[in-house]
Amino acid sequence: MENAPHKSRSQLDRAAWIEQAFDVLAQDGVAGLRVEVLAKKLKVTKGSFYWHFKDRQDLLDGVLEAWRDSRIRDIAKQTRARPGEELQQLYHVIDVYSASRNRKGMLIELAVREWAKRDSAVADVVREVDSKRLEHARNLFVACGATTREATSRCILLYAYVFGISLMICEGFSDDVDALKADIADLIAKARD
Amino acid sequence: MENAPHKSRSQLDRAAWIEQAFDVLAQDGVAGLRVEVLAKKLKVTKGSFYWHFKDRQDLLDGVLEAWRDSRIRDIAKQTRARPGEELQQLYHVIDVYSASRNRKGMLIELAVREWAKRDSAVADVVREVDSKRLEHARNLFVACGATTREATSRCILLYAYVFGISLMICEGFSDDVDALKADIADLIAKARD
DNA sequence: ATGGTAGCGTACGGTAGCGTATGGATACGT
DNA sequence: ACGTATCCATACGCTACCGTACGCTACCAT
Repeated sequence: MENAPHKSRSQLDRAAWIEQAFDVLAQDGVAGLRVEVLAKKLKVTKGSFYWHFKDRQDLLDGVLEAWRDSRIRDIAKQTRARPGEELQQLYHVIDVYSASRNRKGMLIELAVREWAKRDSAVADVVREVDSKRLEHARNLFVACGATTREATSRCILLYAYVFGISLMICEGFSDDVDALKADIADLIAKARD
Repeated sequence: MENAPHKSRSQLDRAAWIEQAFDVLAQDGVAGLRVEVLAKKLKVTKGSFYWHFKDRQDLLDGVLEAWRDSRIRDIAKQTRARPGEELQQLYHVIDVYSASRNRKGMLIELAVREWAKRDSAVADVVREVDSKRLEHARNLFVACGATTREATSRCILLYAYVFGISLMICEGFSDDVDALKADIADLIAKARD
């Protein structure tokens, strides 16, 4: 009966550690992902950690896998559109990723991509996620009437923009931020006549 | 006569440490910028380091200042155009920043921006650099005939794209990478009729 | 009740890195 | 030649981590 989770449990499991790890990841990046730091935040000692995880790398693997799974679920959700509403959905994707809301999610996204620069296993996962994202977004563009070639360049521009803009600090460069964001979204998504 | 540099010197100065620091910064990010690691790479001990620098933060300050200065010099160089050649210059900027060439420079750029997420002093410098970059690029767009509003959105899209694309891993998503890059550059820079 | 196990605490050794103290070497001026 | 300043090496203490060994407790089935 080991698949039946015990009741009335204030104890931790891998998921709890990984959840906390995402908080730290967003704040301090992978470099801040330390066993004893996490333990302190969870108000236990690392004795607990080494019960649930073989070592620190085991945690990192778990975090990476959890990120991959959640991203793939999210892609399916964000890029599904009813016929005729594909363009609207593309604007929605641009808006959702825009950094102000969903700040933590973008910080995690950036942390993972920085991590990928120094760990080829992470790079493989990022490659997979990017591939799926681009594929789905490209399909939306094609459904809007773009050629495959144009859809390809536009979907890459879309994701490069949302990641890149969250790296920049351009407060005060425009007085009407909403109009600015709308203009940029048009540059990315609006078909040329 | 302390401003006259001594001849026949194989000794180190702050500039040599900072130069080496940029190498490490590109490879491992700020987290990898350790005193004893740099010393090993320079084949000296940290006794030398603490002669030239007060502490590790003093090095980080020096690195940040050097980055700021080099970026500001670069902006002036990259965004100066002869009248009538502004559009060509914009395409040149997009091309120069495209990640394949100038790989180290982009890695440093990303490392500094990640650093800025956790250090407000760094964020201030990034803000300053972004401000100048956007201002110059916007002027180029305006010189190409864009309105101020359109120039603003296009120059932000430009830089967000070049930073964002270097975070993505989309090898194999297109069979003709050169054509793809050209298409994206057109989306960013080409005026709509 | 009792042995077993899951979950965690405690204690320890080891490494990496920071900063300091201090000594040694080399070059330079006088 | 001698003192002085510059530049670096060595040695040390300290902290933050990692991973391991082992002990303790609460709960489970029999």
